[in-house]
Amino acid sequence: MKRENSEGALIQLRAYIAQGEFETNDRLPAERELCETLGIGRSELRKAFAILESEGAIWRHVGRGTFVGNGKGQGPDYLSIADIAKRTTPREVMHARLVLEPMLAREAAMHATAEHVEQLRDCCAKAREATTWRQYESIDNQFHSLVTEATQNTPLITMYEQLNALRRTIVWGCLHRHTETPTPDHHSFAEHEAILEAIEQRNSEAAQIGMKRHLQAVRDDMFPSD
Amino acid sequence: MKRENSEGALIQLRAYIAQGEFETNDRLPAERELCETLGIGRSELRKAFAILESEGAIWRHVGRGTFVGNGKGQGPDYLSIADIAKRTTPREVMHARLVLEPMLAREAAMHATAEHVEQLRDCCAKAREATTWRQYESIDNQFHSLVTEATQNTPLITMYEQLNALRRTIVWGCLHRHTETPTPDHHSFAEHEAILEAIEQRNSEAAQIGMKRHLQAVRDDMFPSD
DNA sequence: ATTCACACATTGGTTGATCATTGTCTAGTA
DNA sequence: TACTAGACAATGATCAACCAATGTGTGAAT
Repeated sequence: MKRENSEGALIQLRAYIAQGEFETNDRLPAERELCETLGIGRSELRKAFAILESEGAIWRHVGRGTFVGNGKGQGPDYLSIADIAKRTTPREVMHARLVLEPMLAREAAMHATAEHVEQLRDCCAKAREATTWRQYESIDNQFHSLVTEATQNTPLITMYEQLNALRRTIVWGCLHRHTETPTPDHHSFAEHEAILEAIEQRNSEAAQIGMKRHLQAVRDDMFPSD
Repeated sequence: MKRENSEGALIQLRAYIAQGEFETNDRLPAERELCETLGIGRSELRKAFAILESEGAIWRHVGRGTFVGNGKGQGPDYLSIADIAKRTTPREVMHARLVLEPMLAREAAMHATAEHVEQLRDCCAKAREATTWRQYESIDNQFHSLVTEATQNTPLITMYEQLNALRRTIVWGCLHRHTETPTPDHHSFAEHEAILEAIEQRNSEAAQIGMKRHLQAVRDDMFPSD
């Protein structure tokens, strides 16, 4: 019964609040009293409270007490990347990128600022200097993120981030390549620069097509059968 | 400068870990040292650590130290719709729909099963029978969800769900209309049916354009200034 | 030279005292 | 009686000291 330390207090506290039938904004017992009731130390109790507070399940104030927050807060307010990852495949994620990202490039061509273009240019330059696949992957990822940021649309940016997080979760470690180091004539370099040029010239159609071609090439690298 | 208490330490700590370029399982400075570096009390630091630990972003052990967990934890594993909602606007959400959903309709035309088409047809029929705007909104929402499901691509579906949740959070209660009840000649009916027809005929281009026209009309209803 | 045992320093965890804030009760005044 | 000011108690937050677990180095024994 010594294993209940790390998370036991949290579980115990959650159960207490749930079965205690507290309504929203009801006050619950003081810390010193509650930690005695639950038979745990005050630091354990406060640690559990800190987590519940970060979740919005409770709120507290000095001199007043601790109160239960909006009960719905623990609901489906968020999407867990890990849970989504269990229900999809690398192929699906690649396909989703092929659907979403060309449209992001199109939007970027219409909304990018001069500063965005400058950052993209820097990114393309650094890509050619990459000496390891690890470096290249990082810079490639940065390029796509910058294109997305250039759309200046928060919902689109968060959707891309979700897709990106999903990709990293799923293909975590599947980064083996045919060659040891990136070669200067790798198709991605020219493709990235074509996208950059299209964005710079405000040519949304070319940006969309450029991104589509690039991702099709990436897909063909990943799944040579196609 | 006293407001940085409740969450400031957590944000500060997240930033420190992020820009410190720590790899997975890297050890970070001891608590006593770190709280001096960050200029916060140890209890604040430990409170922030407790939250990061509950998210899986770090793990720690007595006598050994505190270590960064799976790198994906630094942006928490989930995206909170409420947090995103704070940083966006109805216009941005509408714009994002206009970017994403036409592509979803295009995909749906290529991947929908006969069953999907059947459900879409039912949905269109029920829409014309709606007697209140509340009912119509529900059925309209169902139509768009069905189109998304027809893509049969899990990442795309979850991205649409995220955008949909965002829309409901933001425009929560802004559903006033010019007329009291839906009229049979409302433009959406014909537009939905055009999309359905395009999907049924596997005409991806027409499905994409149909969805784009439909959402442009919806946008013009919401923001008559355009 | 190798190995093992033990002392010691480091680290996260815990505890109790104290601080700062809030609510309440009470004595005093009009 | 009505009302206000101040004392007092309760509460969450913070801090310093201490505890237990862990890693490391040191020196004696082989």
